[in-house]
Amino acid sequence: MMDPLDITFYRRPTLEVARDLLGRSLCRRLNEHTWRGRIVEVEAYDGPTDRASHAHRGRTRRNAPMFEAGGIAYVYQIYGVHFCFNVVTGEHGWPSAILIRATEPPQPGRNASGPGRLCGAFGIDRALDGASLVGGALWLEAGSPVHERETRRTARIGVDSAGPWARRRLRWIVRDHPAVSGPRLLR
DNA sequence: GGTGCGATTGCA
DNA sequence: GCAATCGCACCA
Repeated sequence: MMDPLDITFYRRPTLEVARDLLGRSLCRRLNEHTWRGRIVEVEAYDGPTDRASHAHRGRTRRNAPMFEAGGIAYVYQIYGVHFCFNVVTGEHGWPSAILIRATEPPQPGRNASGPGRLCGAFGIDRALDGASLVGGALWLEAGSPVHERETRRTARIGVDSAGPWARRRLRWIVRDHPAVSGPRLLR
């Protein structure tokens, strides 16, 4: 069995970590069972000036984990219905995180395409907000590398109101992978 | 204490 | 095309 990625993986510049997340295994231990899914789609939210980021208006109760040092989870609820899972990156005081939008199915028939479905498939909810990604029930493993030419960068999904920040290419996907979510144009 | 809305999804 | 559904950010 592979070792979890250690804390130094997360405490690097956010965009560097984002690209490096493609192909890694998201791992979740639940009831004596470990589920694994290979990450194929991520989005970076880096720093206080990013108008699409929850941290844009400063620190609040909800986004507090984004301000911590890298290596913990930031989980929030959206539309009162779904959860979204982020990997916190960088140094303490610099608000940044990477939204994990899709993995390959953690088991046959289990859909993890899209941030809400992914959390459903892996049993991720509010209880994991702020949880360590090293030594707990949720972690990453090395997985299988993705070659640069098999990746693609696009604009982020669902952030149209963020002005110029909406157009920045801060979404990384595995090119032509069936598990990638979002509009066809952005695949 | 009241109000408006969202880094989404599933169904009409 | 739109409702679901609620925590929370923001204003009073």
